[in-house]
Amino acid sequence: MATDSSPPAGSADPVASALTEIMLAVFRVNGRLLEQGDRLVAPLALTSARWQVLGAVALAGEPLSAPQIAEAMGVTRQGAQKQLNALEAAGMFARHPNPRHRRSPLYALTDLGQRTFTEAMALQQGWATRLSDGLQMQELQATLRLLDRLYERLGRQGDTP
Amino acid sequence: MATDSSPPAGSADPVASALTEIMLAVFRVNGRLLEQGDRLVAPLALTSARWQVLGAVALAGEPLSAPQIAEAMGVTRQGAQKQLNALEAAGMFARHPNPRHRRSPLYALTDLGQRTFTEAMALQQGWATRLSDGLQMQELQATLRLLDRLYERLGRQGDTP
DNA sequence: CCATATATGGAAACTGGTTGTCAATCTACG
DNA sequence: CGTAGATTGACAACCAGTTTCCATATATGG
Repeated sequence: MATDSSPPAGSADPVASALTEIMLAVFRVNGRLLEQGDRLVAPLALTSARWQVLGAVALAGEPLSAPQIAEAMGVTRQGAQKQLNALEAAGMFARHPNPRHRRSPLYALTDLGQRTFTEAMALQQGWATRLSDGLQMQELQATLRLLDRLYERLGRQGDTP
Repeated sequence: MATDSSPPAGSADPVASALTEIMLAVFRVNGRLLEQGDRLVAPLALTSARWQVLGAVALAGEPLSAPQIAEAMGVTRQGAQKQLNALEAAGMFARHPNPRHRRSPLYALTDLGQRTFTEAMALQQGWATRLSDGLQMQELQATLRLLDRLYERLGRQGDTP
């Protein structure tokens, strides 16, 4: 536990206080998801970050350039590039010539990369099934809706600097 | 947006798929919360991490040692120490002799540290109020409950290595 | 009283991400 | 054409956190 920090949270506005508690809950859950996600795919020589890169290209269904992968992942170009370089060294990606840009290769999954991603998906499926046991579809959907609304609001707020 | 990665998510078990989407939503929301939290307290020369250290000591109400602060924050001893060193250099913490351990000082908020934390709390209050406008108390509570349940499950699962 | 075990701080290396700079490439406009 | 601006990859510096290793302080037990 430990990640308490539970602030007074009850100064005045109870709705704001509830939201503050949700923020803290998101931090806690995020931490554990990353931790267990890493553990889940460690046997495949993957981390959560690299798994996500595989996913971006696998779901696109075609080779992508580094900037395209970065955009799909929601990280910076350089951040994605780091993982791409590592995954290429690990034999999960191969560079293909990019007809549209000489210096910017397209990254394609190798057989190993494709196989690894498929295995990771299977692991994830099992994990989510185990984890969701006994949860109500309705409450899951309600939570997802609220998180999405929150995400949208957080986006708009930050887009006006 | 961009952080799509929306996986097939519909292989078989719809509840597991919904949970998978919640996981992805948690990642997205977490990212934006950190981003905006940093922005929120930047005028106070704080980051989210340092704000959290101030909070740990402020809420304890008494000087704490580095390991105690680390435990309160849910991070490692060395991680907390890094921020403590930085905050001491910034004049927000002062070391006091620890009667119980010569090498392990107690860290106390200076006036500046106390003032800064109070201001950060005020900013956070306003932020949460703005962000929660129009949200229903009931849905916030339902979401908080689900996230807490999820956190608990994630904890138990990982505690058995 | 001493010996071993544990707690602690410090430093370094690592992960994953960011920003910034530079040079090379592309693109678009004049 | 040709040049100005936007993309892009490589590299370096940084933030936040982790693990690991070492040296010292403290605690416990013989």
